Amino acid sequence: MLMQGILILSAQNDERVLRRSLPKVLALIDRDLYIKVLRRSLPKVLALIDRDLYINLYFHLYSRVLRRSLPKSSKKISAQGSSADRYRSLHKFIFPFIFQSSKKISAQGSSADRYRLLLSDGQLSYSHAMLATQLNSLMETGEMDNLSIIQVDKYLCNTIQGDRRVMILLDVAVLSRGEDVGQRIGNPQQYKSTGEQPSHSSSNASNSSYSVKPSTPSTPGSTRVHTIMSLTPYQNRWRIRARVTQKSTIRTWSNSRGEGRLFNVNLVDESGEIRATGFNEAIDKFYELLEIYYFSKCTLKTANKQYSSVNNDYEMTFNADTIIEPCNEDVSLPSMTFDFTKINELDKKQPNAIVDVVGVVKHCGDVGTVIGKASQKEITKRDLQLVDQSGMVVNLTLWGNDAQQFDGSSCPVVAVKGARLSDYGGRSLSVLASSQLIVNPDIRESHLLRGWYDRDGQSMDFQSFKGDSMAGGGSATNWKHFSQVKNENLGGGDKADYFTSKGTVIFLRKENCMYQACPTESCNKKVIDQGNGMFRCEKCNKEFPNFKYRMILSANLADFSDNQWVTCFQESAEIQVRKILDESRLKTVCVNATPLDFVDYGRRLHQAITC
DNA sequence: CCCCCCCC
Repeated sequence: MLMQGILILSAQNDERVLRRSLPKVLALIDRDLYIKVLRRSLPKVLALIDRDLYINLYFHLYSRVLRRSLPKSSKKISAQGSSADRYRSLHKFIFPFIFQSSKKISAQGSSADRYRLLLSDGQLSYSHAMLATQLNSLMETGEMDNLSIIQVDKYLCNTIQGDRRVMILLDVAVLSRGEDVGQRIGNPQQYKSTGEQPSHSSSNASNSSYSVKPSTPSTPGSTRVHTIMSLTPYQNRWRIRARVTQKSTIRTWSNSRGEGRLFNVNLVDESGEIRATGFNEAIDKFYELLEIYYFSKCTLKTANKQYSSVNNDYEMTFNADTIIEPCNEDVSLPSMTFDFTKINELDKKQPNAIVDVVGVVKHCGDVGTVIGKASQKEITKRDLQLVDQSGMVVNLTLWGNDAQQFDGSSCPVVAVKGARLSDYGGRSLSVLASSQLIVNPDIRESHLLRGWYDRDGQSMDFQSFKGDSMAGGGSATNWKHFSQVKNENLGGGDKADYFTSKGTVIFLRKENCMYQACPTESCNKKVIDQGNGMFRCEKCNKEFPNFKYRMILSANLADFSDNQWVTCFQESAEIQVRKILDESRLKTVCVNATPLDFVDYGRRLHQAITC
């Protein structure tokens, strides 16, 4: 229940407001931002709202323009309202309202709490006003309380359901706390906009960077509800009813084509999903609103799948004609849609693809930090090992808050919509800012995984992806005879080639089969004995008092076609052939040797002679 | 009109 209260500014208060707001206005001008030039009663403000174009309330004044057009602007202002003092009215960049009472609208799902406000100018009141969520703290700390006199520095307004106008206060200054005001001012009557059609053509300035959009009645693009999947760039009268399943933060960009701000949302209905973007003014206009449902008159264009996991060939952009209206009907819309790729099929996707994955967190790494190459900033990260019924494991990296807050102690199921696939280590995954990470989602795949893991999965061995051409779980690939290795010039390219051979060890060089290696884990570089008890590693650029012995074994292997010298290091993981500079001899490194599977090899030989 | 998302 909203309460009635409050007041109008006295002349005395006016002066106070003036002193306060001028530096702020000047600061805004410096930043080339829209500034408000209106001081209006509620009906006037509401009447001025041309459809949902709150922008009409702002003069886009740059400092140069301001200097040039002071008298002109002030004239325009006064033409709208009290024309007593033109010059003064321009300088009163204030927008005084009385905030009478509030109603907290509790958070639903992922959305934040919201405060609905009853505003009054002392004569009229208006209840369709909301506090932008980023200003919630004003209410929570009591800084802004009922009966407060507030100065609205920035707001937006949208027309909903015909001609009802909802104001969203984006920036307010509390001039007097309600506690000090103590009582309702005046006897405000509820403001009704019915029948009021403001005339703008005569009331708005048209100097330089500011232009007036003619008033048009608020009508949706179409009253019929279309489905998201039916939208194409080739139709223009449509209206969808959708749930906002994801809203990005507001980002800025700057490149050769310009700079600006933008945000993205994902919209979903029963037919499918689509991503939409709002730039610059559309942010002020829509960002706060986007928990609600009807969308029309957006621009549709072909989606760039490289940057989105949203399953739609098109994307939308919010433009000046776009209408977004609340949906008060009780409709059930899907809250999230996935198109999961099984872990063992990640190598069928292109590196850098955006994928949806779900798996059990078999291992949860500790939080660590890395220094970003580009930003040179410290970034928090955490690696998870994700497994599924395919018997494969993949690394999933979380960043920042996701990394810090993640609790993997119960081996939870994790679903990620829109993770980035990388070819690091064969295949790995990274959670992006645009990804949605859901722990133990209430979906079928999640329940199946839970059952499988608790019953079988937890005691299974999992295959991991292997780097480069060893994809396919590290099984033997690219079988070659030693003569083929030479004839096909394997290792002759810039990158290492990988092959598998069956051979017999015909010679092992026992000399120098051990070397002194850097003690740093996974370095293994040969150290230089400094002669003073210290050992220097050129790779780590560090001296150590110790080293570790490692094996380096030269072997000559032969098959029926030829023989091949290979170097075997301590760890056995893969086989590579690398060309050494301008030598024509190939350096062959063997780090994996397995007993021969005679059945498999016999089958292979049989196949070789039959085809 | 963005599309960066980090490290091995």
